[in-house]
Amino acid sequence: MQKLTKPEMKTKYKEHSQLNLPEIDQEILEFWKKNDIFGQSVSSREGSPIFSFYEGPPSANGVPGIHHVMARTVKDIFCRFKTLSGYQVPRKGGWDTHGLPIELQVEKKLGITKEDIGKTISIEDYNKECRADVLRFKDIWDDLTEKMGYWVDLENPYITFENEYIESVWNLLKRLYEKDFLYKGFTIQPFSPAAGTGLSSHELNQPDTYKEVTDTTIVGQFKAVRDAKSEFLYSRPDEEVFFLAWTTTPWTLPSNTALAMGKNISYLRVETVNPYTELPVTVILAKDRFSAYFAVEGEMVNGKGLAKFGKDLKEFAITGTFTGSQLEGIRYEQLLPYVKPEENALRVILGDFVTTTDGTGIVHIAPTFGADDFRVGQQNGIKGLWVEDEEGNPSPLVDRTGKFVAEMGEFAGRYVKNYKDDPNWSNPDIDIAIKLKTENRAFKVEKYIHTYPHCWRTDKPVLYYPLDSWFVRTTAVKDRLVALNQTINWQPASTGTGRFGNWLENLVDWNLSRSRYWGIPLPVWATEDMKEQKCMGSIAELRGEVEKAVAAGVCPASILSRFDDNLDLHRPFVDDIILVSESGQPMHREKDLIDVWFDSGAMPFAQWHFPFENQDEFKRRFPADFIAEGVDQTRGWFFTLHAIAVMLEDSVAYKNVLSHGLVLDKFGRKMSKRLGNTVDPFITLSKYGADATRWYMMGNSSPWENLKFNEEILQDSMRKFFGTLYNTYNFFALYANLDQFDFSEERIPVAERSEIDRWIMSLLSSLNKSVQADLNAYEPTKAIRAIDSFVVDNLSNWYVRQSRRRFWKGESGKDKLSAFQTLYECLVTVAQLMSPIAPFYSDWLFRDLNRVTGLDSAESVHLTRLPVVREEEIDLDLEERMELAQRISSLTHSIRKRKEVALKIRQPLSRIMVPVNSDQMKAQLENVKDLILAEVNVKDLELVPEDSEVLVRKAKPNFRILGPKVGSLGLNLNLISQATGSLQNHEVRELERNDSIYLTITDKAQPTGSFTYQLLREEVEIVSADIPGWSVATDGKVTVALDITLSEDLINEGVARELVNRIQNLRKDLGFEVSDRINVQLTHNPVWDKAIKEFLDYICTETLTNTLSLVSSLETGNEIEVNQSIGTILIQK
RNA sequence: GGGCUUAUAGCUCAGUUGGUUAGAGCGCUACACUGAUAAUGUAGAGGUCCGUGGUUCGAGUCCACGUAGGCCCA
Repeated sequence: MQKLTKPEMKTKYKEHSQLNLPEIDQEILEFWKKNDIFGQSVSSREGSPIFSFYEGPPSANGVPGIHHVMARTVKDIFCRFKTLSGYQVPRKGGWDTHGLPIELQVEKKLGITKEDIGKTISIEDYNKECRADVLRFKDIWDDLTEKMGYWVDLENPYITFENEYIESVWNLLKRLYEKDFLYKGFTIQPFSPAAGTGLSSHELNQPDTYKEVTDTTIVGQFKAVRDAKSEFLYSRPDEEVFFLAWTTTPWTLPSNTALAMGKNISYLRVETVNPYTELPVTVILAKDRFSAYFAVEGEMVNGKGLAKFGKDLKEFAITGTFTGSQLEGIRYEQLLPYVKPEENALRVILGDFVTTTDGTGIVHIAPTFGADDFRVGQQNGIKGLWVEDEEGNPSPLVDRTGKFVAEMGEFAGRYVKNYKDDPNWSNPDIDIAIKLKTENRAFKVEKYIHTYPHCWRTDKPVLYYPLDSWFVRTTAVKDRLVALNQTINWQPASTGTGRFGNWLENLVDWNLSRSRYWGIPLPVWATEDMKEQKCMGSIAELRGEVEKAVAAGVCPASILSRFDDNLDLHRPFVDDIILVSESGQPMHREKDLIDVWFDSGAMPFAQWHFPFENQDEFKRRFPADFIAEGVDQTRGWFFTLHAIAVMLEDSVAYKNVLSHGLVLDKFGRKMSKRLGNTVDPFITLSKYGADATRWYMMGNSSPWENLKFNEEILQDSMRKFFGTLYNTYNFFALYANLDQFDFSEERIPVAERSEIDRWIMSLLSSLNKSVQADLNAYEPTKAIRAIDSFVVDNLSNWYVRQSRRRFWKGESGKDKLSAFQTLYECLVTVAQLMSPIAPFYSDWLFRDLNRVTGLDSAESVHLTRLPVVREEEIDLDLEERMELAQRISSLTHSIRKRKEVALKIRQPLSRIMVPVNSDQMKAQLENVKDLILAEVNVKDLELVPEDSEVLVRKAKPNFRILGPKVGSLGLNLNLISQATGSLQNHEVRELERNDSIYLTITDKAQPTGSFTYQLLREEVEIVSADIPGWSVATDGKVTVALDITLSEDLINEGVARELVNRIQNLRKDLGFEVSDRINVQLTHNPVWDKAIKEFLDYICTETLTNTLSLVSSLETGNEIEVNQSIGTILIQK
């Protein structure tokens, strides 16, 4: 350790009377602010390698909750840790400012609905409201950020609604457009033909939108095409085989282009007759659904039997079983051939959504009218059925008003649902059913009651309908997305391979369109026929195009002046801009906004206004080394970052990602305002302090598990860890001040320190190593638990407890100095290691220590470098033998404790005996002998060789070896195990001597009633279990025997220790300082007179007594009791 | 409905490649200890390892099917 010169000082370590974490928070916060410690933690690392962190932007339109403390603690820990590890970690903050939640909030605030926008309120005014509302709670957020100790640059955040940000996003969109990754297509969305508008999922989730309706359902018979592929389905030349598929929307049957089956679902081939036509048919349906369609009467014989169809009994015969995968690819005839599909259609495909909970296990697929249908169609290259309307635009077989198109023969012009409340409306579903029945194409027709979504404004049923949308062609880079994902270190790994990996495997194109107002407008302008399009990649480019358009006379010149006035890139201003195409036609902007997830996914670029500015900065920070968000972001931010980076840079956007879980209430319920179980982070922080909150949240369970937030446990962990650490520091401060220890001496090499010093230093280095490894592996919980255990179990409850007297006894010397140095180094290193998690208390502790010694030039723990791991100070054998010492001490305590023994610790005993089973153990015990003896107050430790005759030994089966062998012989392992355990001492010794012993075991299962087994030495573990005549305790392989006979000397020494204890208690009660010297007078008593005579020096030294005199009586003083004898004592300074 | 995830003592959590008697802390009970003491030590009570079935000589651990909670998607 490098020693810095320090001024003539005798600064004292601060001694504190009470631990108040919230107060420490404030004190440290002020210190950080005053000295710009955060700024320094970044600037002081200038020139070091950058650890790039991306902040996922929160939305400040609501107040932060306790889960945000969790989220930001995760981020903060690793940024701070990497700073301590020598990296420069700039952290640019950000705000997410667009999107539906903000719009809904504004609608609510203004008391309007989506329909009012552009009518009762202009888009301009509406967006103005959104902009004003979106950072409404920014101050509260900033306050939380500060109070919880989250270090992030709030001075220069990126804000997604700013023009610079939007311009960058436009640039990215243009690059996608140029790579042909941006296209206009359609997607299946809820649509209300009655209202003529699409519905958002939010609108669909309004109350009362799902209503109970009765629909006509049809199980259609789709006739298989007999060819080489399907031949195995047939048993006769004239046979007709049908696939049965059920639908609740018969009006979609003319649009059928595929049938979906489950890959692993079992299907039956059943020969029977059609219930309506009575013609013989062979049908295919899922095995699990057979009973739903065949009400079997009586017994089935060889798969044959009778089933009730209505009133009649019909014969059936099950004549085959197949799995879905066997049937894949088989073609079938179109059921209702109004519009001819393309060549590829009308075949069996596999879909993961197929179930056997209802229907037939075969799903009718109409890609124009179902989202699943569309997706599975797309994955199998099967399109929906389309026609051209009068304007030449593609239309599905039902138009936007909800009626069949002209191509639909007798159904043309009929509304599929009664949208107009027409009293003469007749349901086409019923007519389709009749038609199919007569054509031998309906196996079953029945009414069915289910819930179906309705339009919240018109109360009419919703159609799932193909609507125009702009897409990002993510499927084009699917393989790269998958491959690059495999290079990302996900924490936990399962999120990366499972949730995210599966999602990528089943990727569909990213629907970018949103029909809203407050968001980034799609920068695509198109002619009315869509034949000519332009995508704008910058403001300058747009301006150039506007100039052209003005010159061409399609755009008013006034628009141009807006550019000089810093044109707002939001709606409605961009909507007013009309461009001109190459062929001279006017071009209007496509009305859509882009998905707000694109905003945040673009942040690696847009936060820098890249590529218009900061190109170097972008390159230095891309890709991120680390990001962290909730697991609910998997398909949100994690995906959009990844997708954009892969498509545009062919790179990951982040190398390490931690997805954390949710914060639930203490009962495991979701926190919600409705349940009233939310936790106010500000109250928590002010009650327990940021550190205890962070420590609890990260330490209780891994951050990717959901946290059941429990205030009592938080409080416990605060008391336990911070209380103990605080006590340890106070202990150190108290004696270091008395001794004026300031670490101005040379550091004593660890090798020259005492056994227990070397032990705790070894543990400290091990801790340093493991904490660094854990944090490098993004395992904060392991790191916290290791620090916790080190401080509480090892440093406080063993090291300090064992070393106490070294700090307050005798004169200064090397041993005492070594103790001070050791404890100091432990405290400082702990402060450093815990500082990423508990930034306040650790800085407070560090500064209290370093203020006196000045060993580190840093003024804050957060500006230090983590100490290098001193491998040479790690001594695993020492750690092991100390553990042995602890076990032996604990066993000895437990013997003393027994009722039949009942000897207090203060009563010295003569010896303990410990069997040793190896030279290593012997050597280990010799090293820690003194420690054990001091801890348990015993005079001597005898080591007994394992072959000693005084030991009674037991054999325990070693199942790893014994198990497989006995198993392969077919013998009863339990019986052998019992016999092994009950071997007597002499038998165990015989086993040791001969390396084996024969066991004869009674076993009724054996023909002879017993068997013999040769038990080998290696199949057992031999332990010393007892020493006859001694008081013995055993824990696994360690056995301790205690000699409990007392001599007069021992009794007197015990009495002396009792007296010391009484005097110490009185000193404390009388309020004396630890260092005060005293005089003692004590009345004579046969119990202690002799003990005092023999142990006078000892008593006086222990209690800092100058004179101890025995008197016949005392006027004043305190009554004391030792071994049931009473006397009077007077203590004076 | 699908994907992922969790389920071990009253509470919070550990539990290695499967090894038979499942651990820790808190809380509870009892007894000790006490110049760091809102601590600590020792002992005790407390378990259907979510359920069912399977693999195995042996399952908390592996497999299958369920149940319950959570997230995302439909």
